Amino acid sequence: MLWGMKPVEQQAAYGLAVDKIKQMIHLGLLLSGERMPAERKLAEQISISRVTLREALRILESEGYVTIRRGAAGGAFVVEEVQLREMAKCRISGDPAAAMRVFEYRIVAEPLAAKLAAIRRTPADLKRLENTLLEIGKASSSGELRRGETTFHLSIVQASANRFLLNSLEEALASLFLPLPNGELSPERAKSLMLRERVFEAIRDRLETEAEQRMKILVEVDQSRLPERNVA
Amino acid sequence: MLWGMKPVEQQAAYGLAVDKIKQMIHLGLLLSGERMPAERKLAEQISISRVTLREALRILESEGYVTIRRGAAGGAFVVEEVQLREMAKCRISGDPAAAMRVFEYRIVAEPLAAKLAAIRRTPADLKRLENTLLEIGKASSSGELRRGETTFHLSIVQASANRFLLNSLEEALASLFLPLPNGELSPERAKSLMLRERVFEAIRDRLETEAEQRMKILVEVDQSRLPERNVA
DNA sequence: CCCAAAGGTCTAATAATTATACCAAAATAA
DNA sequence: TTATTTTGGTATAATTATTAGACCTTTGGG
Repeated sequence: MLWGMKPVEQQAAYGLAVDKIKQMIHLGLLLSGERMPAERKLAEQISISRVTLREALRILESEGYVTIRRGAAGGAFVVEEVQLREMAKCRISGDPAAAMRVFEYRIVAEPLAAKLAAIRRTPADLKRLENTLLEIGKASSSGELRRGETTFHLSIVQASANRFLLNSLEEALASLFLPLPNGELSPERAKSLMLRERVFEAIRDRLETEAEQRMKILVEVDQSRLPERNVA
Repeated sequence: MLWGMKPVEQQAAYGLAVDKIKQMIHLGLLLSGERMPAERKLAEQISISRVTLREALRILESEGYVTIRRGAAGGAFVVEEVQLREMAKCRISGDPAAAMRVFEYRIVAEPLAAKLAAIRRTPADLKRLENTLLEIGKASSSGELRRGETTFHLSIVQASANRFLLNSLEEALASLFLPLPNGELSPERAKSLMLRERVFEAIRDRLETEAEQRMKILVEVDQSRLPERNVA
């Protein structure tokens, strides 16, 4: 045969840790200003040594994702929103086609996930989804809103119980690292909540086709808001 | 936040090599009886040391994927088809739902890939696709047919230029490690060729919608042949 | 002012990977 | 048959990444 096997690339443990933490920030699960667990605790949680974790934190610091403060009440803090915005804008201008790639994928993958979720969701899945809706309802900042939305989408993929969808959508959602919107919070939140509640109800009532269609609308709305965000 | 970060799992280089080679076999790109390149050459090609590669080969040998012979004209050979069949049956019976998961994903992902390929395909992409069709036409065994088909599908995903599709479909296709069919070759081959030529023409002529629909039919046909294969 | 909680530093041990040389088997050509 | 070449098999030493643990330094709050 043609023997075109690409090189095996073993990733360093610190590099994997960097990627994981970056992904949390890109997904909006780690918010600006939040403090991460103390080095000793976090290292244990993610099963790497403290030294290795510190290497990762150095990199995140040097790339401008976190600032590290010493002393009691110190630790690694996600940088302020202004700085994240700046970085997000940079990433977008570096690859303007990236967002299109994400949405052309989401628009078929997420409706499928919703349809499968309607078929396979367990009571635990429903509970988790309900909680994300509560989180969205209570959100008092665009960061919190974003976090609730992401959790909602990831919970649906998880409920779909299809690992191909789970892996790829996690990556797709994370690679869409957009600046948070500036506008008024409450109309945004109300609309987000309404659309997602409709998806939730379809999944709860096992209405496959409804779930699929409503999710498609949801992703389309998400996409239509794109131009508002990546302008200066 | 909830601080549920999953452990970082650094994979050993030999493990990555094992996975890569297994994937080639599962995809049908490495055929039964084929000899892999000599250790020294292969190690260099995939950028790991010979010692590490040998660890990988030991594992593949112990799991029954390859047999290793010494001396001139020796090397690592993919085991015979009977044995691969046995292993494939084992994998299927170990997780009967796996094939369903693969097809429920393929049936939306591959039509999307075909549609995007129709939009973005370059002359080089077309050339590559044409070659896979020739390969299918010349196939003189079910192994060779399978190899051509896999190459065709992967080439389309590559032409779609969407990394989410590429990563996940590669994994999905590889995880569908089915025993090769036993029946007559030439009707199989003729049908396979006809269906894929239709997809190719749509991509060549930039007919997005046609490409999408024809690929959907192709995957459905693939799926409909499933029951013939995983019986004894 | 002290102390607990955090990051910062150092050292030694372990494990994975690499580079290199050399040995042993087996097919093939002289 | 015999020599040669091509292959896998083995051994050793160096390097690097990762870990474990002890200890120092900073800093905010009681």
